[in-house]
Amino acid sequence: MDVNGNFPAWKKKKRKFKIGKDGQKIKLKPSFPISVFPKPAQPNGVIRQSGGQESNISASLTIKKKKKFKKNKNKQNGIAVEMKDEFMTSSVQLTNGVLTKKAKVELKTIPSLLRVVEKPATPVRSISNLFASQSDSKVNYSEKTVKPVKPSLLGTPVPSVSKTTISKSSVARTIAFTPSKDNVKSTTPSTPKFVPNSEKFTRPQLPIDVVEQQLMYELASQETLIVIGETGSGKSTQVPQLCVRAGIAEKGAIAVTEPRRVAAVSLATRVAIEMGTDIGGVVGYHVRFENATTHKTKIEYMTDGIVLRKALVSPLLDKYSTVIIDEAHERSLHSDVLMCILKKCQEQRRESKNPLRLIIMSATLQADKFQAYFDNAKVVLVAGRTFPIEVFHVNPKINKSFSSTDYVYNTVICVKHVHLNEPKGHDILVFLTGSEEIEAVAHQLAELNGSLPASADFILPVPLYAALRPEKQKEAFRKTPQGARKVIISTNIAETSVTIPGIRVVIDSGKVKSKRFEATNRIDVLKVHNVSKAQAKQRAGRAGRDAPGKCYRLYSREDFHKFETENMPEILRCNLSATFLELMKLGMKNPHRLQLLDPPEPENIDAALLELTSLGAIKPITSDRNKFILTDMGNSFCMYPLPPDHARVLFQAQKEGCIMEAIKIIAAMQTDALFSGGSDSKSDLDVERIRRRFETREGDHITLLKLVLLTNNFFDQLNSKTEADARYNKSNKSLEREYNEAIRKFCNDNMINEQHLKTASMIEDQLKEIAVEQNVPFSTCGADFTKIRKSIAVGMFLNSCEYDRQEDRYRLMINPAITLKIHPSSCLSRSKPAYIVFSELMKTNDLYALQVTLIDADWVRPLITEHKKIRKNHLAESAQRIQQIAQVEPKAKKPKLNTTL
DNA sequence: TGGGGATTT
Repeated sequence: MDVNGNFPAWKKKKRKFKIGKDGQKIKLKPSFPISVFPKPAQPNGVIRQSGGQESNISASLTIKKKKKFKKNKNKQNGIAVEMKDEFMTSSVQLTNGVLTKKAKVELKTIPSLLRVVEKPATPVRSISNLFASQSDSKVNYSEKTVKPVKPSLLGTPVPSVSKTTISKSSVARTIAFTPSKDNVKSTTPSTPKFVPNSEKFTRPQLPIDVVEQQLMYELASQETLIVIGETGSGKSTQVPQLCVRAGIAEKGAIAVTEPRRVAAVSLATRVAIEMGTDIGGVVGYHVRFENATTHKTKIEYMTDGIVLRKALVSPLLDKYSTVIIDEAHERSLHSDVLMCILKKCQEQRRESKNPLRLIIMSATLQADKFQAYFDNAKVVLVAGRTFPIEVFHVNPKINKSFSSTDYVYNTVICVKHVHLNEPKGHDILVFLTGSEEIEAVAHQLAELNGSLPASADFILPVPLYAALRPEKQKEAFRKTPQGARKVIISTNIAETSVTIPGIRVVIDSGKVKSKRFEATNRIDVLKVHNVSKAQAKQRAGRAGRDAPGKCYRLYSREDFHKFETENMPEILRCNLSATFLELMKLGMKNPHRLQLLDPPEPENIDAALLELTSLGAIKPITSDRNKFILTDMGNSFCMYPLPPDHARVLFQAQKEGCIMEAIKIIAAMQTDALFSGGSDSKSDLDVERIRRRFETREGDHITLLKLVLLTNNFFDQLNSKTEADARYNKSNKSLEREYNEAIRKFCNDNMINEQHLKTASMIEDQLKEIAVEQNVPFSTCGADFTKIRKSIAVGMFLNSCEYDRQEDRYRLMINPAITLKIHPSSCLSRSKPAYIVFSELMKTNDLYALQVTLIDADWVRPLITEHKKIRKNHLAESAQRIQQIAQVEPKAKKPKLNTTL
C-alpha cells in the first residue's frame, strides 16, 4: 500500500482555553493526584481503571516527584508530602477444587509530612431540617466569590479553576456554577488549601472543592440533586464524603453505583485512604463475587447491577439513606433501570422516617434531561480538570483525495503524518472498530518502518481489544522503549474501560461497532456506526490525561456536526426480557406504563413480554390483559443472575435430572469464549487441532461441558498433588508458584482463557449456591447428554431451527421466513444436522447462529405450537392497546409501579 | 466455511 499520499490537511480547532489575561498561554499541569490503586489484577487481565478517576503512582514516581518538590521547596512554603507504597491485592485462589476469589486488602496509612494549612471548618448543617425551605437557611450565600486557587503540592501548578460565583440565585433552581473554558483566568498565587477531613491524609485541591459549600448546602436541603462534573472534578470521591460530613449517613449508608467493577473497587480504595480507614470500615465496596462491606460501612461503592439485585431482595433499599448514581451519562441499562426504580422508591419513602435521597452524577451536559426526569431537581456544576487538547479535523476541501469511508487507510496515513511531525516520545492512541481492522493496521504500520527516514523513530504498533489474550493486552501498558513510538490501535475499550499512560495524540476514525437488538426478529445486529459527539469528545480526552494533547479526527467538521449528540442508551438497543423480569419481581405490571428516561419502542416492549410469556415466566392478568404477573416459575427465574431463557434451561434440567451439568454449561455460557487463551507460538493449524479435540457431534454446548469437566478433573489432580507436596514441606511460595504455573500451562495447552475460566468457575459456584437455597435436588446425567440437550432445547426453544436442504440454510422454527447459517466457529457448521438450537443470533455480513446444539424436533414442537398461539393473542392485544392509547391520549394518569414497593 | 465493540448480576 502506498502511504505517501498527501492526505493530511487538517483543520485546527480553535483553541478554546488556557489563554491568560495578557494573551499569554497558560500551561496547565495538574498537581499529581495522590492515589493508591489496587495492583493491576483485573478480571480479564487488562489493567483497568475507572472512568475518570484513574491515577497511579508507583514508588519510582514518588521519588521523582520528591525531587521536584525539593526544587520548589521554597516557593511552596515548605510543604512536602511523602507517599508510601500502598497496595491491595486481589487474587484468585483454589480451595478444594473450587476457584475462589480472595481479596487481601492492605492499606497503610500515609504518613503525611504535609503541613496542613487549616481551613475554616465546613459548616455542617443539622439534618433536622432536611427538606427545609431555602429561606430557613441561615447560611449567607450572597455573592461570595471563591477565589481561584493555585495550590501546588510539589511545585507543579494546578490548573486554575475558573472564577466561581456562588450567588443567591444559585440557590434557586438554576445552574450555579458554569465552568467555562473561555473564562479561565490567570490566577494569583494563594495559600494552598487542604481539606482537613482526615488527620491521616491530606489530598490536593480538587475543582469540586470550589463548590463544596454549595454542595453541602444542597445535599442537606434537596431530595434529589444532579451533579454535573467533567473528568477530574473529583465528584466520584468527594460527594459521598460530603454526604457523610453533612451527617446524612447517620440515617443509613450511602450507596454509590458505578457501571464497572474496577471503578467501584478503586474509588472505594481511594476514599478509604482519604478518610483514613480500611476497606470494609467506613468505606467499602460490593461487586459480584466480592463484598467488602460490613455493618460499619457508611459509603458503599457498588456496581449498578448489584444495587439492582439488592433492590429485588429489599425493594425499598431502606438500608441506604442516599443512593448516588455515578456516570449516569453513560446510560447503562442498569443505571437507567435503577433511576426508574429509585424514583418510585423515593415516592414510597417520602413520608417515612427515612426518606431516600438521590444524587445523579453525570459528565456531559445532559442536565436538562435528568432535571426534567427528576421533577426539576437542582443542578450543581463542577469544573473538570484535564489538559487542553488541540482537535484537528480533515479538511476535504484542501485534500480532494480524502474519502471518509476508507478510514482504515486514512488511519495509516495519519499515523505516518503524526509520527513524522510530532515530537518523539509522544505515544499515539488510535480508535478503530474491530479486531480485523486493528490487526490489519498494526501489520501495515510495522511494514511502514521500512520506508521511514533514518532519523525517525521506530513505530511500535500495539493492538488492543477485549478478545485479545491478556498477556498481549498488557503490552499496551508497557513502557515505550527508547527510540520507538508506541501506537496503540484499539477498539472503544480504551474509551472508558482502560486508561493508558503516556498518550499524547489520539487518532479517531469516528467509527464504532455496536450491537443493536432487532426486537421483532430477536436478532442482534452488529454494525459499524459513526460515533456520537459525546463519544468523539471522550476519545479526544484520552490524549490529555498526562499532558496537553492533540486529537486528529479522520472526518470533516461538517461530518462531525451530523453525528448524534449522545450515545444511544443501552436500554434502547437490547433485549428487555431480563430487565422486565426483574421489574416484575418488583411489582411492575404494565411495562408500557414504565417511566424511563428514554422509553423503549413499544415493539421492543411487546417482544420482551412475548418472550417471557412463552417461557412461562409471566402471564397476563385475566381482568386486564395489558397487565402481567410473575408465575411461580418466573419467580424462581429471578433468583438466578441469568437471562430468562438460560434460567429456563436450569428449570428444565431439574426436571430432566441433569442440574449439575446444566449449571456447568450455563455458567460457561455467561463468559465470553473460553477458547481464546494460549500463547502466540501456536500456529493456526495447532489452534484448529486443539479445538477439534473438544469437538462433539452433539454440538457446542456439550463441547463446552466436556471442557469444563476436563478442567474440573485437572484441578482435582492438581489439588491432590499440591496437598501431597505440602506434606513434603515445600515452601508455600514455591508451591503457589508451581500451582499457578501448572494452571497456566494447562490453559495454554488447551487454548483456554484463564480469566474466563475462573469467571465461569465462580459463576458456577454462585449458581450452585442459589440452587441449594432453592432446594433444587442435586442430579446428574452422567454420560447421557441427551437429557442436557433436551433441557437446552426446551429452555431456548425460541431459537430452534430446521435445516432447509434446498436453500442450504436453517429456518427459524417460530418464524420460517428467517433463514440463517451456523457460524463456522461452531462444531456443527459442517455436519448440518436436521434440527438445532442456538444460544445467539448475530447479524454481521450474514445471519449467523452462535453456539449450536443438535436437538430432536419433538422436544420443541409442542412449545412452538403454544408459542404461536400466544403470539397470535399477543399481537391482537397490542393492536388493541395501540388503539386504546390513541383514544385516551394524552396521558391519562401518572404511571405507577403500584406494588410491594 | 467466516470473523465478534463494551459492560454487568
